[in-house]
Amino acid sequence: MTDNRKYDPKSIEGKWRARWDETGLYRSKVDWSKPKHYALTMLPYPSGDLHIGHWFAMTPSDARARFMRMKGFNVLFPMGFDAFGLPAENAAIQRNIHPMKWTYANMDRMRGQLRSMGAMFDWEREMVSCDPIYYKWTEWFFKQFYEGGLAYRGEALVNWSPTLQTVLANEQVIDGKDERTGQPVVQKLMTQWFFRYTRYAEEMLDFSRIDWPEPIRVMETNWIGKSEGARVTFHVALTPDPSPTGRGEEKGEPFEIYTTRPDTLWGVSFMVLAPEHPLVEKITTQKQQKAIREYVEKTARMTEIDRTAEGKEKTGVWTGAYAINPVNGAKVPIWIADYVMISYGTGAIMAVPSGDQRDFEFARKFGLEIIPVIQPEGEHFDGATMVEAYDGAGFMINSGDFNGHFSNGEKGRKNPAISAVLDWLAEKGYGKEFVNYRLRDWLISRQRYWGSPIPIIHKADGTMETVPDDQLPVELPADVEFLPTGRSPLTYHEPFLNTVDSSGQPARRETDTMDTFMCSSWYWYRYLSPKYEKGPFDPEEAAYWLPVDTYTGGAEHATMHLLYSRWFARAMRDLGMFDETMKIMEQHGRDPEVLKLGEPMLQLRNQGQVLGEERAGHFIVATGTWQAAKLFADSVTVINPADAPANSAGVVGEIIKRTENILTVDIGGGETRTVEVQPEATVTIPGIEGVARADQLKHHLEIQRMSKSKGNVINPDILVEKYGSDTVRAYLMFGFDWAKGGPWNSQQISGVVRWINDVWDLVTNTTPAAQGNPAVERDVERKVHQTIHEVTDDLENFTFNGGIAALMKLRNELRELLKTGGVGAESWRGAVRDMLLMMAPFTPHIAEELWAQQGHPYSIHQQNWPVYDAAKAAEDEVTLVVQVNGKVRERIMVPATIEEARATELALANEAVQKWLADGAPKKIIFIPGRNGQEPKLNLVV
RNA sequence: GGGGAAGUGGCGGAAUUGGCAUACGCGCAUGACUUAGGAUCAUGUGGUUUACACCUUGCGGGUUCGAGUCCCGCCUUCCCCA
Repeated sequence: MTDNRKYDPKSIEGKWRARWDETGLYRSKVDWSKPKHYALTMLPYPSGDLHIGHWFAMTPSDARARFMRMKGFNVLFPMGFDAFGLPAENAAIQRNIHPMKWTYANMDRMRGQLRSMGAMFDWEREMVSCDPIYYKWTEWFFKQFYEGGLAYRGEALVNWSPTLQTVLANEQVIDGKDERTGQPVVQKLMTQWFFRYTRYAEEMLDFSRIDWPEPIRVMETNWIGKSEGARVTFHVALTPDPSPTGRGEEKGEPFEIYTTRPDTLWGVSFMVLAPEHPLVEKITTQKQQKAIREYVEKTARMTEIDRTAEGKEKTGVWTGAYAINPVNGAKVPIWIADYVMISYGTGAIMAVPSGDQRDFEFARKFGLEIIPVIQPEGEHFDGATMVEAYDGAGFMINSGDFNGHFSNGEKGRKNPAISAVLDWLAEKGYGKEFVNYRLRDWLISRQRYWGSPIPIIHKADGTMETVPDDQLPVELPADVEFLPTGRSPLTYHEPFLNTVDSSGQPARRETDTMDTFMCSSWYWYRYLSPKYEKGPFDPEEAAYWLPVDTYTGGAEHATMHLLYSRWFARAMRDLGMFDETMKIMEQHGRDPEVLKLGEPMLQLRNQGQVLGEERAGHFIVATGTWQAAKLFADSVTVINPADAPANSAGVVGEIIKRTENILTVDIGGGETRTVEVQPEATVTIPGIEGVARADQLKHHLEIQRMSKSKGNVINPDILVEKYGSDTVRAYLMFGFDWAKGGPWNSQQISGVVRWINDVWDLVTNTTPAAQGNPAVERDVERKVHQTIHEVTDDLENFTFNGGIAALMKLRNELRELLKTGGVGAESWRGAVRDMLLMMAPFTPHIAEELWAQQGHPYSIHQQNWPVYDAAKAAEDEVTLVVQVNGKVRERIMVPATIEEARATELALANEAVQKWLADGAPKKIIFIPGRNGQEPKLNLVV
């Protein structure tokens, strides 16, 4: 007896989502009687449409959050929008839509798409970063940092994007190009707002108390780039040329250099200043002025990547001046060269060609002296004949009193030679130990409109003051006009610009806005109380929910968003923003230590990226007339590659690329041909009636990032329409290694479709036996508990594919057992119950529907996670794997409790085993008892 | 150039501490049902071999009773940094 009710996602998914909303199922409220779990997943930018990548990131995160909830945690899983940023402004300029209108329309659309995921987002906690009730607090944070000495306005060489008409943070520049548009970025000296990022550099190197992935920790550590060394003061020599290496010159202006190898100070044969170094202008001699000026100008046009590229030919110009080396009074020429950056260290280096390969190449090219100062045992270095720099371990030579000291090649105090020199430098007053970080201060101002205003007023006298708290937020004016000047409309919006200072005098507002990373550095605090008016967050909520327990998102945010967030949490801590929260925590008996840590997220997990699907291009036979190397085709026919003609006057092969009517065809053997399809050409494609068009020819699609221009975008809305939300969720979790991602495959989703249909049938269209068989029912129970074990582990460890695989396996097993006919109603109902509970995190709609059909009380998502019972999962009989010399030779069914003596006895008596033992007893016997669900093994060594 | 991650069937991918490699799924093959099949069901499916058996986790070594997993040396791909 079966009925024909069929699984129809459309009829159940919307219904249950509405019910969940009505009943406030996902409202999360502070409840000190329950343990909390703050699950956070990265929020989207409202670009217009939800991408499959959002589904890939968010739905497994949702499954994990749901699992934690069923495990008994009070779970907060919020969602919002990172809504400030350039795309909105570009849309405004290109399409004449106000950024606010564009952004809000997109958010409306995306909320619907987000809801279709069936995630347990608590929408009442939604935050939108471009909403004044949010950015009021972004501005407030800026003020706090400014007043707390963590923000300053300063002149610096910054990355200017001519394309975007704004400056960018270092983190937003990749290979000298803007990371969003890939357009070149130039260096420009400008007055900008900075946060003291390096303040917490040292603290941010410590990951010992958080569970973050190793690659992220490595990336952040490299990005912070701690190096230990010394700052040493050199002086410009007052006496000019010509005495080349004279001693005891009169000392002129001092300048500092930074070096990680103070033990090589005696090997300095020239100095190099960054072309932008302020000293350059002062010390350049008359004769060298022209060459220096030209070089400085040329360098200004280069990107940092060009300047420091490894294989690049070394360039530089002598300033005509000399410096005096404090350690030995040596007089060495001062050069400028583009490989020295003004922004790193002091913008000046000492060059030790015998110990640094770049200095070495530079010295060789310009005929500068090379003085070996570190020499390994048994070697004899001669500056004139050395072929490359030596930076390994060795003994100091040519170094005055330090000759004979051993330098072990390490950096910092771990090197005895460096340690000795550091002490000596300090004692003599020549220099001091110094820790340098590659990390530079965080540039937060942007010359754009669509961002949070910086609450600063420029007074008539040139000084600045902050906007009083009661006047926050400084709101973005709505009536702006986007002129194609490239300038932010704030700079010519008079009502915005003109204001008064605290003494009532006319003043002007700051027109720069904040980097959107500023908005996204604190958003999870706002989720706690998105409408709270007395502060950025309500301490009562914060005391319960903070910090974030699990954060999920892409690894590409390592050196930007994630590092900014860690800085922000520390700044907030040190400015006392958590003081009240910590007090409340204590009142509830919770240790506030976890906030003193300064870490915003205790656990981080990264998902990979879903890439475009690989697709073969059409295989064609094209004929026409050849002109030069190009075929002008008047006939193109798509054929099966197997039917390819052996000889053809035209072109035969797979279409690799198609631009309009120009085809690039792979004719095999690594060769390609260009075919231009004539407008009147006959194009034949099987499956397309009559004459097809050239633009219907499909080209080969490689595995690469999805993008509209490549035509390999997978639209989740279409998938949901076709398969239902549960299937899309389950496929994304099943078909990939979540941490890795990979290319989309449109065929493999059918396995998930079958699984869900089978589950539907198992629950709605099957009838258990009237009379149960205890042995079969014991099997059912065993399989269920084995599955509980696996699914629990997999959800715990974010290995979603394994969890679904285990559930699919359970489907296979239950189907099999049902067929044997020994499963009674009670047993069946229990098995189905547990299976549905385990499916609930992955496929929340069908689980809820079938739960209700089974007559269980609403809602499945409020039930407890099934408890694994090892005794119930245990097998009675297991396979004893018998190996001879490590090779599996026989499998014997034995009781699960088998011990070594009995196992050996059975194995030795076994005919197949005996054959492999030849004659004679085994030399050695290794028995591995069955454990953790594994079979016992016996290895006989002969 | 430096750092990191990875390499397992035709494909996506499994494999707690070293313990039956290839779970689960796709695809494919054969059969059944069917007017039909891109539905469903059944069976099979790493390679070589008639078979016994042998080989197999990028390549080459090593440790071990036993290695996808640990160690050493290479190769390739991806990511980050220069």
